[in-house]
Amino acid sequence: MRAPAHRQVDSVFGALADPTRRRLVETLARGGTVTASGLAEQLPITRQAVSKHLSALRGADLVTSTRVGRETHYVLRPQPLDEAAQWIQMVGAEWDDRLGALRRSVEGRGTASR
Amino acid sequence: MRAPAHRQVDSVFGALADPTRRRLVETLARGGTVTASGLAEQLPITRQAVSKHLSALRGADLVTSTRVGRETHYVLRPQPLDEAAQWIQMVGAEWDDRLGALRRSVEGRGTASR
DNA sequence: ATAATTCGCAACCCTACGGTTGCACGTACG
DNA sequence: CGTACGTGCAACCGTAGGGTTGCGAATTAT
Repeated sequence: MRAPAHRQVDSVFGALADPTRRRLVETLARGGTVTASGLAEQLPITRQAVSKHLSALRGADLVTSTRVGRETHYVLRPQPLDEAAQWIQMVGAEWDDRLGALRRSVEGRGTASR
Repeated sequence: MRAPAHRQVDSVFGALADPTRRRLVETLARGGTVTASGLAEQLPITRQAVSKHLSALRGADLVTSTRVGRETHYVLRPQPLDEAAQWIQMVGAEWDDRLGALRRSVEGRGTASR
């Protein structure tokens, strides 16, 4: 359980930075409409924009595209999400360690926010 | 334990999108140099750029600045990180639910990636 | 065969963003 | 004192990124 490959973490956080993209991920997780233009109908933007966002998500391996007839279906791939969660958890753990060391050496200061 | 306020999640993911910013967060979590220019020495960029990044992190409540004499110290505030982690976990849970429902209705298809 | 969908690609705006440089202000030190 | 250090603020530059529009290609329907 070591540090996740920064490469993937990079692309995942980059993909998740955009609110629209996160909304798409949410919808896909909820099992909503899986076609590009279907997703566009639920949003105030063009089908093209959605398509671009889906490309970005696919670039981060967060989504898989599958062509069915003349429409392409998109499926969520949550594994990269775990990667990001691991990064967060790792940072949190290091912080806790450091905080523990501080408390050990100083003792006091009731504000234990986390 | 409901969905985190999208406002905060937005700013957090936005802040975490940049690799340099994540490096700063890592360093702060590790308890490294806490002054702006001290952090800049460990990076191939200007002190100003680091300062800007720290401002961004403070905008996402990921960091707290405290002036000590003529230098300002920066401290990590991991609570927003938990917010982001919760979002990821929520999406993952919904996906698992949806996947479970699928498997319940169809039965088969051995590829249970997650 | 023709018309209607649904998509991908490319070009094009415009804004946001990471980065630098320059300067002015407060603080420490000789 | 004056000088050196550490910040913050503002202006500026270049690129990446979200969004739109306008095609052409493939698939389904009439």
